[in-house]
Amino acid sequence: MSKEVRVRFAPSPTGYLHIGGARTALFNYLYARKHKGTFILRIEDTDRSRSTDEFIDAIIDGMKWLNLSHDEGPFRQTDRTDIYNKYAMDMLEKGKAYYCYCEPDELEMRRKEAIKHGKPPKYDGRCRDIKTPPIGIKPTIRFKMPEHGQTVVDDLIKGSVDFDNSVLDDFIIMRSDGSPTYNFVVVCDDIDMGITHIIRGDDHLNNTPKQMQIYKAFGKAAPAFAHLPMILGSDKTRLSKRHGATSVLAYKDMGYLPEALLNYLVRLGWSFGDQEVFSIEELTEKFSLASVGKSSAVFNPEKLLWLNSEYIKNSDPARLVSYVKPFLLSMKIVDETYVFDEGWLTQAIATLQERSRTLLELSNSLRYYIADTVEIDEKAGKKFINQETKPFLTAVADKLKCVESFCAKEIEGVFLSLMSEHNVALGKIAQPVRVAITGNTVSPGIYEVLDIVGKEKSLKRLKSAIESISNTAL
RNA sequence: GGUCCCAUCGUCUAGCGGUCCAGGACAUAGCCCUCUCAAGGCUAAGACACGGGUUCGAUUCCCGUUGGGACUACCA
Repeated sequence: MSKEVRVRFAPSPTGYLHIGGARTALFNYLYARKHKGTFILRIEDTDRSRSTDEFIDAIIDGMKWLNLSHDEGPFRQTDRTDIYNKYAMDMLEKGKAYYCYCEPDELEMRRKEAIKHGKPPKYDGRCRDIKTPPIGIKPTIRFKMPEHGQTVVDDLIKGSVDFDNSVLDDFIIMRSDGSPTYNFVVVCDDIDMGITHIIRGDDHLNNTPKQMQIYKAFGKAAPAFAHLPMILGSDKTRLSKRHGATSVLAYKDMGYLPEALLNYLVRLGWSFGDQEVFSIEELTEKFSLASVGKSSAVFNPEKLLWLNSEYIKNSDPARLVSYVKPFLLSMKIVDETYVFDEGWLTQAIATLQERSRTLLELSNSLRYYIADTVEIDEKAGKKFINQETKPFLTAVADKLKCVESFCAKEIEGVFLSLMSEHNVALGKIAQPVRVAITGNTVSPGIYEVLDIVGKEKSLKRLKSAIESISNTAL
């Protein structure tokens, strides 16, 4: 039996949790759950100038919303500096690293020079065997990279990838201020935390041989690697702010369900035959790295929207109630004093589910159920609230007034009898009523709408529509 | 520039040498259903980047070309 699976998601808090990061987190999460392993959250904040606590919170909030719960952490690298110091000293003692006294601007100059001459801008290793260190310079520590041979990454997704060690350079592992750099900490932490599988974006593939050399220098076996293809924007460049919302929480605000986003994300790169819709339980069972593709994927908001509508349509309306409430508040459809009638709201939502693609759309439609009065759209009013439709509106109002149990079934009876009395199609009567009740030409079935709006409000709205006709006629 | 990765409909993808004049999904168009809008049903259009091999046979294997992407920092 192989040892316990331990994976980690290691974002750097230099921004919000974005779409790409969320997918990486998801794949790690699924892999851990599938193998009954451990999912660790680690915050890579060694870049002190760009990392903020605000972003750390945003990342954690994002993961919470998506329900990607971690088993250990969150660990912060800035809390672990003594560990890295110890590891760095170990490197130095083993002769696998050395102090470098070259200064940043001087390095920068040499790099530019090298590029100008068409040479690889690689550190030349001039401090490797320095005898007399210059005085007054705080040194960095560089890793002594083997100059010959090959490093091969046996990637679970990309296959075997070879790198000549000669193209790898003596990169800095400790800055002159004593803080460690990414390619070093990542290895220290992964060793320290017993990580068995590194699942991350393939933008890290080129870093992998460097990291593998660090493992080797420590005398440790490297974990398994799985490099996920990137997610690109519609112009096939790396996904960024230019492509609209990239923060996962922005999708929350736009009325997406977390499981819809997750379902969308998992299908970017991973597939299971022709299946498109997966519950999270299904995913933890069916997910496998073997069926992750190699090529990058373009983020397609249209398909996400479709999936979201699928999830809304198939949700238990009672569950949607709690999702919808914050929207009703923020959209000012209700205020803080409003008392929710859960049963009624559930019924109202049930009529709107299959015609709402987002919770935002759904909440917006709820407006005409909840409000005291509606404002009639000008165009709709002109077309359906006029002298010609007035008799129907009046007749509907009169009949509805007499309905004792005001329910869809009874209301249907009213419309049916009116249809035969006036010998007209339902549309002739329903459309004007719809406009009078909802203010617009689009809504669920008219019987349900009247039922949910209720007798009192319905009659009031009909009356006000009829009156508006009389007024314009004058 | 160097190194590395990638390449099937507009997009996400199935395909792991014959089952493919390439299947599904989103989007698009048309029709049906219908009190409006949706939902649903049916149909249409739409792809193996190119060139060489290997093979009896390539979407599938190999090599180039082209195109895209990543990395190349005292960022992660």
